Amino acid sequence: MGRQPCCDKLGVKKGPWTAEEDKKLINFILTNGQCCWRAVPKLAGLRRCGKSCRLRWTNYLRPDLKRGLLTQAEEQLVIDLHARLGNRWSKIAARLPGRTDNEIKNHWNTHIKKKLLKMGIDVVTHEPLNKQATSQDSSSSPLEHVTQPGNNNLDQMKETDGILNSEENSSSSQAENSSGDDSLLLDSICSDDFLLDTLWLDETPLVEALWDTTPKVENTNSNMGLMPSWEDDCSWLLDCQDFGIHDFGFSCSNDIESNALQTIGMKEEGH
DNA sequence: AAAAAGGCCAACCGCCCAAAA
DNA sequence: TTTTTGGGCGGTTGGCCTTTT
Repeated sequence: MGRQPCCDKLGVKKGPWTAEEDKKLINFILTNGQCCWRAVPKLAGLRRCGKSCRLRWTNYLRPDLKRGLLTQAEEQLVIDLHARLGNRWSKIAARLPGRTDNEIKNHWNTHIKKKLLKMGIDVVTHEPLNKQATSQDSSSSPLEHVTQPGNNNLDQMKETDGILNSEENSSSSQAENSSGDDSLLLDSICSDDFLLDTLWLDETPLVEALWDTTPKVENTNSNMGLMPSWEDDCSWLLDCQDFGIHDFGFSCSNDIESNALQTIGMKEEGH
């Protein structure tokens, strides 16, 4: 007696999304906002599971996503957060603006794990592998400056959950605005033990602050000024899709678009 | 140049939890 | 209070791409 499947499996398409499907999903969400994912496929004219639509949106189509490899600073932050949070990828992702849990999870499994093992660090406990066998002393951990081995803070974290929203918000916006100087961000975070200890306690969503997807029908096509982040973010569409902004009926004929088109041109030249 | 092996990542699956009925 | 439902999460898989032999 499991629960019912989230959607009718019959006639539901699986596998890679096409540009056409992406377009439909984006158009729908831009017009209607994020609501009832179960209904999205039907309303958007997609033969997909609602869950699949949500995943596609959150992991790939969201305008605020960063693309490309994690920077060194981001990677270090992931390691530090993982030391405390374990495989709670969504919590970790919430601390890295523009990154998804899936992306971080993949990066961890394919890159960071190997790096840590190479360095002789246990990927679960973040303790040196040789030291684990011989000693309980944790004072010389390579990650000690930010790591509390054994995740003992988790209970405490739960108790104090949600007490530092204002600090989190300020640090988040710092992260968002740093535009490339991630190492400064990390330094500032890591040098403040108190902030570090409490940084991940709350659940303040970073994404919503950047990209409010509540219905904005009047905004989507005619009044882009009410969505200040959109133009800044629309380059992602051109950057990683086979279609352009014009396909959505937008008129983003500005520097961003031309930059994005240049990017595409560069990519094509490179191939 | 071709085949095999390994790496990477988008997407799926199934479980869990909170909210609604 | 119990059941149902939808959203979210973490683990896993499949297929494409790159590197090695």
